[in-house]
Amino acid sequence: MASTPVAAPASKICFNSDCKDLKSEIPRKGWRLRTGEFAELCDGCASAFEEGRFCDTFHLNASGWRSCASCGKRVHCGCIVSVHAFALLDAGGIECISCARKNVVLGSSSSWSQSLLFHSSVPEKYKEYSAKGWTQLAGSGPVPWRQAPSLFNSSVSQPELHSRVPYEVDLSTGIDRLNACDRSSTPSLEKKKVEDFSERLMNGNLKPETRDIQEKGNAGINFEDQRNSCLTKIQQSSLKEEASNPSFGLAVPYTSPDEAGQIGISSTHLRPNFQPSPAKQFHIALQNALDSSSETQSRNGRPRPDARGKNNLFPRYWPRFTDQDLQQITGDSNSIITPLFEKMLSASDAGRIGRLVLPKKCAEAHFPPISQPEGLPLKVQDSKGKEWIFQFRFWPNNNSRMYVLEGVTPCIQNMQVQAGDVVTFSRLEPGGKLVMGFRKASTASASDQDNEAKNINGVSMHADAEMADPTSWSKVDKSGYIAKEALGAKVAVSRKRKNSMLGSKRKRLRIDNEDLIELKLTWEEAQGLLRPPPNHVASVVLIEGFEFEEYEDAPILGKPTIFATDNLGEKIQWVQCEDCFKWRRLPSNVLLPSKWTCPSNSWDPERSSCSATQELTAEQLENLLPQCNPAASKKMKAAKQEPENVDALEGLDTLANLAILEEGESLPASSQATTKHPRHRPGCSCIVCIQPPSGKGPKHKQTCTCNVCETVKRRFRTLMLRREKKQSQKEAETTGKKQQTSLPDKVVDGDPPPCTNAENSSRKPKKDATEGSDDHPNRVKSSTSPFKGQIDLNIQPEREEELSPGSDSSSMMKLLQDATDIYLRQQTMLTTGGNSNSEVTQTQPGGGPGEEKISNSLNLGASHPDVDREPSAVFCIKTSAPTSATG
DNA sequence: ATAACGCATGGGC
DNA sequence: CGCCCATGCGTTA
Repeated sequence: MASTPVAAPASKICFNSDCKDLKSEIPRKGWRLRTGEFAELCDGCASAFEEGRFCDTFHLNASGWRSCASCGKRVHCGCIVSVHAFALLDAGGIECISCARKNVVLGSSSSWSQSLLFHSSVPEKYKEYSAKGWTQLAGSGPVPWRQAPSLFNSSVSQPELHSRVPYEVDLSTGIDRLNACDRSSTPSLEKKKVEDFSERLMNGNLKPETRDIQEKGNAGINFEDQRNSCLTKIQQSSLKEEASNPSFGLAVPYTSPDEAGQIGISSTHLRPNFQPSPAKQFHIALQNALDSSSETQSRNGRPRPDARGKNNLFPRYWPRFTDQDLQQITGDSNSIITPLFEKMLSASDAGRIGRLVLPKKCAEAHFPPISQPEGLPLKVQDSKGKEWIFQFRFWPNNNSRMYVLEGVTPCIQNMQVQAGDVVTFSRLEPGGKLVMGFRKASTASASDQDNEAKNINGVSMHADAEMADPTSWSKVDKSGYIAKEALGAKVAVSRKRKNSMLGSKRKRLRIDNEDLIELKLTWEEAQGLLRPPPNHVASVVLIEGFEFEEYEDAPILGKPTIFATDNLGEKIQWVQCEDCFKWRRLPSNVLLPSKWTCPSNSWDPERSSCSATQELTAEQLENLLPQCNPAASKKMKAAKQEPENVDALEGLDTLANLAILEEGESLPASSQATTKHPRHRPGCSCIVCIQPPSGKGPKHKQTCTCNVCETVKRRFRTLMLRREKKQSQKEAETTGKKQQTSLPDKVVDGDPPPCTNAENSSRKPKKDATEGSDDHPNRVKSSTSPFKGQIDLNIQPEREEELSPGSDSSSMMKLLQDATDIYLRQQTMLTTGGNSNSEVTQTQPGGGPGEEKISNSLNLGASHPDVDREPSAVFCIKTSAPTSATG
């Protein structure tokens, strides 16, 4: 305060034109003017300002009062004093800063376009200045501000200074900020204060002006969020304090001349005379940095219809510097750092190519403008102070540009960062140096990221790593696939994605734990949807006295229903109408299409219309439906109250479970007390349904010749033959590398014990004996993992091959297959650790190959030594799966 | 053959 | 539907 008041308040009279009192000897500081100075006020006005009553006191009759779009509070939007108290909404109108923050926090990138706020175009005259840091500057800068003049010129009694051209002020502001750094450290402007102030402002009573706020934008996007990323030490230290400090208008902390250009201006755009607290400023700076990118392209601050979204940088690029990061960059100097953006290194970025793809907006916003693809050499300093020169250039891409930093390899290596790690870019003031820092994935905020990074590394490069944390992977894979499959989504796509993820693309593909859970649920849902194919009569085979149902087609996705027993002990099922959501009772043996509505209720004419009442009471329904998740229950309709119901559901899940089991751990052990085939219905006692989960029951030896084993073997053989036949045809065409030969042999070689194989050893020991033998139908199925070759009860070998991707059944199969593949992959990795991985790996690649191999292995015959590794792996997995899941 | 360079492709948002 | 961008791929050195 005491310092030098520059601008306006030269006189001895209170800066508040509505006041005229004399300032005290030591004038008190009020809001920051666009000149960077602070209004010097008399005690009374200063108090009013500090207490947030200023506008209420002096601007009550001024125009510019509006209501917060969210809470309705009155906020004065017409003067420099209150500039920070509100945020302009993209859609028009304003929101008090509190609501704005909340919204931002909650909805992140939603409707707030920070752009306007931070539009930081620098006036020509200042370009030089702002560009200072760059070798060449071209005006990448910010966009001129325009708009809102009406808003801000309003009747505020401020001297002309206030209404003056924003940038001038800004500029000075920027400078001022720099100088004010130290001051800022003082608690003067505290965020809290500011907030309070705003709050008060909002409580204003005046009517809003009709004037339209032309600009749209928002003011504070996640201040909170960015808090951590402060730049300067000072700032950092002050930030916290600020939180508790009340002074409202002190100096702005950081901002260098450059920044001034951007930050200062930008922030002022919307709020010309705004005097943010240090903290706030900081945030703004960040935002600015982020947004400016967009600004760059918009040449002016005009409200752009498309401002939303496009202009905002993706959150992933928001700088989230931690104190450590800052420290790392600034060292112990007193430099001020302005975080610009950050980016998680992709495999490409960290690869040998030495090209770091820059987010377009970030590049355009923070790097010097380039008009030629060749770009410019850019000097960047790393956190250790070492300077690197990268070529900042772009490639025309479609109608856009793709910006890259070339020659980053040495730097990347020097920093020892790799894909998954985050590199940060910031500007160091004074000097405007571009500083590149980094944050290892391991220290990255999100734990999942960590995992990912690790996984990535591990997966792509070190099998070991994967072994270290196989869980996450398998889960992801499984879930992902399954979910998609279940949903009938693009399996193929997911698969590709997945693969790439393994390699390096995980960034976009990340799935955190929560997602995993969801996916699992989806899996379960999918299971609940499995139905035998329509119009297919099961051929029943008796094996050891048990019925074995066979279908000529793969299961289909049907309408989930809830099986129950009515009062008379009759088995029934409840199905929910797609249209009216009412539950209708149907015979238990009815198979429904995936979409079912009341009019289709031929079993109960009285309730064959949506208008008919539901005979199930809410309470009954509640008992039937899963309790945990109403939504889910609605979706799934699978009920789990009664044991019977559970069984039924589980039965439906069998197929899916098998696949899951194969994959390993993920499946909640929940699903099985016994193994049931997809067509399982309450009361079904076929051999499949009475089977304990794989791995749990008695095992058949490979040499077992019981009916079950024989049958299974026979079927596999048939399947295999067909497969081979088909395959050979395909191969003839494609000439792929055949896995059969290589794999099987290898497997055999590597693992003396027939089925057992390496995999077993690595994961589930039990399996071994099994494969061939213990396999009960179920196991067989599961083992079939290849799904194509599956002997699934619901599928006939012959048909399997023909499954078309398009059909539900086929997709299911595919799903399973995918899952299997994934599993195998994982296994491979694991195995790799101790065995030869190549083989396994090969298997996976081609869907075709994989299948074949599988089939081979499947051969239940299984027990054949020639079985491929995968098959064995599959078996093992399956078998063990339960085990693993269980224990 | 290999690396570098640039453009093209395609999935995600 | 268009933009962004990670990566692939063809060409060139």
